[in-house]
Amino acid sequence: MTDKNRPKTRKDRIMDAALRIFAEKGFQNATITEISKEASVSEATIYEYFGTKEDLLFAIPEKISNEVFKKSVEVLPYIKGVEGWIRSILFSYIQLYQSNPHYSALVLLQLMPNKRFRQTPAHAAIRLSSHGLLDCIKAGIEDGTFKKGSNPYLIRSMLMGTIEHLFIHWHMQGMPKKEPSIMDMLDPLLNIIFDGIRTKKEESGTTLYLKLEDANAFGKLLQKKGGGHPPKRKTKK
Amino acid sequence: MTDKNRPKTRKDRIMDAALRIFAEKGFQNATITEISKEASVSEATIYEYFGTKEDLLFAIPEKISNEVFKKSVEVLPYIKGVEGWIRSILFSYIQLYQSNPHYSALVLLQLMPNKRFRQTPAHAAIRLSSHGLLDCIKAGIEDGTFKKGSNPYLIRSMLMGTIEHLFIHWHMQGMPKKEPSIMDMLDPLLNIIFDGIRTKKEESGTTLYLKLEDANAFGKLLQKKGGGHPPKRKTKK
Amino acid sequence: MTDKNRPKTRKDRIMDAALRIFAEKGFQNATITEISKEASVSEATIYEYFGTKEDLLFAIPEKISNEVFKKSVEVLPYIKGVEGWIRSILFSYIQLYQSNPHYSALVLLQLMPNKRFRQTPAHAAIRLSSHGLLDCIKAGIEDGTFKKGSNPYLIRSMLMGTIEHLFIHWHMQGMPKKEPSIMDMLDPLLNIIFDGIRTKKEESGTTLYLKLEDANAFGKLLQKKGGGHPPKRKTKK
Amino acid sequence: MTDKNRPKTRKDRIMDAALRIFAEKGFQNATITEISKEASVSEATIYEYFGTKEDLLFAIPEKISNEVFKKSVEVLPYIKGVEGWIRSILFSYIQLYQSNPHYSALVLLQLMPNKRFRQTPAHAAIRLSSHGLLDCIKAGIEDGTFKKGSNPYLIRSMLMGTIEHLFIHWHMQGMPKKEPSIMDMLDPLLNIIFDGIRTKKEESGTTLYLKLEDANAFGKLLQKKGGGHPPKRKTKK
DNA sequence: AATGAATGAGGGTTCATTCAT
DNA sequence: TATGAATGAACCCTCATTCAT
Repeated sequence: MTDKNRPKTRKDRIMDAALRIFAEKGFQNATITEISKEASVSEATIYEYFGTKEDLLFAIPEKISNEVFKKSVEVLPYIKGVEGWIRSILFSYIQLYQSNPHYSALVLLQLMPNKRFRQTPAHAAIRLSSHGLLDCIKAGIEDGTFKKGSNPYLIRSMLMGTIEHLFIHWHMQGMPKKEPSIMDMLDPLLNIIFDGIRTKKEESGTTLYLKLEDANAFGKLLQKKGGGHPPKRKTKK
Repeated sequence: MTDKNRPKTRKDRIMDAALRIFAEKGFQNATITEISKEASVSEATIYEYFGTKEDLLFAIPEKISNEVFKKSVEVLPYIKGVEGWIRSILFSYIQLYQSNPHYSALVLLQLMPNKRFRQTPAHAAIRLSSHGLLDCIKAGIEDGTFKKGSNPYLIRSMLMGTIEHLFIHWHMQGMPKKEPSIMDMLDPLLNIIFDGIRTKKEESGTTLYLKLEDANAFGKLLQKKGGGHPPKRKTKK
Repeated sequence: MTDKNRPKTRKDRIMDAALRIFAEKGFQNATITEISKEASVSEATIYEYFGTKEDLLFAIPEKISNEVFKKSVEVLPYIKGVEGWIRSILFSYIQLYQSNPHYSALVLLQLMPNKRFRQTPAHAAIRLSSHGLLDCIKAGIEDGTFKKGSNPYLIRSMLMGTIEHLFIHWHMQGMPKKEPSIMDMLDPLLNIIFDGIRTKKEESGTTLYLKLEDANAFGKLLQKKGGGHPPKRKTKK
Repeated sequence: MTDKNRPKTRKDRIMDAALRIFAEKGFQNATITEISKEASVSEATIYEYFGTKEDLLFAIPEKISNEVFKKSVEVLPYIKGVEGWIRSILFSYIQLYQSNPHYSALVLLQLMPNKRFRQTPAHAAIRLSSHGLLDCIKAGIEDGTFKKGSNPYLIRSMLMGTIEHLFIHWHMQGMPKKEPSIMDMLDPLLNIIFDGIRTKKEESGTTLYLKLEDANAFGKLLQKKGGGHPPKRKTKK
């Protein structure tokens, strides 16, 4: 984030305007003219900085995802346990999307359907973050936190899909103030999923048979990794 | 579905062509000219049947969702237990989306971001189906299948969000043949979620018990809600 | 005029609808579709009767002017004096235009600017009538009613121009109910013009004299031209 | 009027081309493509200057009437007597229409029938001028030049209607060179009308007196109204 | 670096008209 | 005779993009 005291550069003004307008009207319905007016620059100036309308579109998430997702990686060392890591990553996501609704609308509604977006540095950043999440899940399976046999891709889709779905619908309803907020739903979401995939260590008797597989093989693997209990979250509020 | 022997009507040819082209190139990049060529009709003929390019867009899901979702409701009475109902609804979704990839691309990538789509009969059909799913979840909470205190909206978002996420990414990767298919992921998905939200009465004989529930115990519980029929939605207008 | 008891023929229904719609929306903004709906026939039927949209336009005044102007000629023999004849012709005009506002709007606002209208039988009828008026004026000059040296073309333009101007402005104001009506202005108009061009034999008792003329003097003068008959037009072509 | 030496601006070139083409083919039959070619600009450039084809149409008389009618008001102080004022106003009209036949064709044949034209600044200018004429006539009635009881609206319609009629027919005949020209008809027209409405003070020695009036008597009468200045119009807003 | 001015390229839409039935 | 269905042919207008200044 650049110096907050300095007046915004032309480039930033353009990107801010573009973010707002792309998010509100959609990429195709937004016009360079409108963006240039909102940014108080001439249309030609936009082309000085961005070769193409689509380049401008792609430049926005590139800047933001670089800023944000890297930070989310930085905090991981401070957190213990896969479940904590996963929670931390998703927390970043939700915070980003919630604090910057234009950005989430842009990414979820305008960029996801755009095929060329996948070849973009911005998308690479998102993939990276998404890949990090996958790695956490895989680690959780390996270390016995999660059941052996769990499909980590499915789990990632459940996590990301749920969050994106919540945001998409929030946007489609016109972003109402809501209780509970999407952030409030993070822990319930994780509880359900973790409950569904967590290895139940002392399922005295009963679950035994079914769980057995889960309980054995994984147990050993995990002992190597040091018994890694996920840090308990106190459900807030 | 009309007589399969008869040659397709012009109107159907237009909608088929439009579905394919809208799905592949996006609504804005598709041109009436191209659709008319693909459908072997003149451009003017398209305007005979559909007043507007957008009308044509919206006409496609209207036809399909009416056909499909009604059928998915019809089978519910044959199924016992909330979990079965939920599985059945999601099965319909996935089958529709998987067997008609153009359609799922259209709905998930073109229509969802379109604000006007929400005021469309087609969207109403989708909402109806989505509301049915919610009712099933609520019924499950009420009858004790699922934990009291579960947030049914969150659960719905998890189910739908996961499925949509899987499809969106499948599309964005160019719809590769994959093992496991998305349909293959339905049961794992349900297992995780149901495991996470199911009331654990006595933890024993689990897997067997699961099947038992479907067949017997849940049936009884549900009879309280009216003889095992799917929860009635009050048709809203 | 066809039998008033019989239901209108298709052709008449089409022409009635066209008159109304052409007059209200203008020729170019009227559509065959709209006319066909108003007339309760198919579009193709219109082309059975009228080869072209413009043919339909031109057919309307042809029918009406044939009906009306011939009648206006028939009454001339019953009237004495050029001034009476002139008044009678103009009276017909105003009556036609006033009693059939759609028709006057059509002729004055749609047809006059149309160059091809001049080659039309309908226009020929109008020219005929206009020529009759000119003949009357010329007769008046010849027989001494009007000053020698008067320009009959100018006088005709004054008469017709004034009336058309009044109607055009009436239409452009949305045809308000007005006092005095345009018909009420006929005599003031004629008074001014006749006053301006009448031979002043002895300048005294003017206004009184005016009334006398109408009744007597002019009658005699005109008898020179053949017993009070309106001037013959050589039917051209 | 801008520097005559400089090459015409694009905007002027467009308006010139449009005037010619609208006048010759009519508004609806003229195409932007043709105008753009005639003006040697691209079609898009036309839309830079004029938002709409109709805007372009309306821009033409706005420019011209502002230029011309204001000038016609400026000369009034130099002229003595209502009759002189009236003559002067009509002289301007005829001169404008005669020297710029495209313009008169446009106004009389294309714009008059256009309902939206009435809400246009250009039409307001025309109305203003027309209202000035009416004021002169009213002044003439008030100061005794014209007969009490004359209908000033009728008189205005006679003056304007005659002139417009003459021009319309001149256009419809293909604008032939003619003797007498329409300008030549101004004085005969005024003679007839003024003769018809002028107060005949002492009906003897008349015609002689008429000439005298022009030169002297009227001057005195008009001085009552404030030194021979043209009647003030209350600028309406 | 910034822009005012200009435009190429194309898209959606309209409608008079036709023709097989 | 009457028409439902189909379309060819345009036209207006938009806008991303360029370039001389």
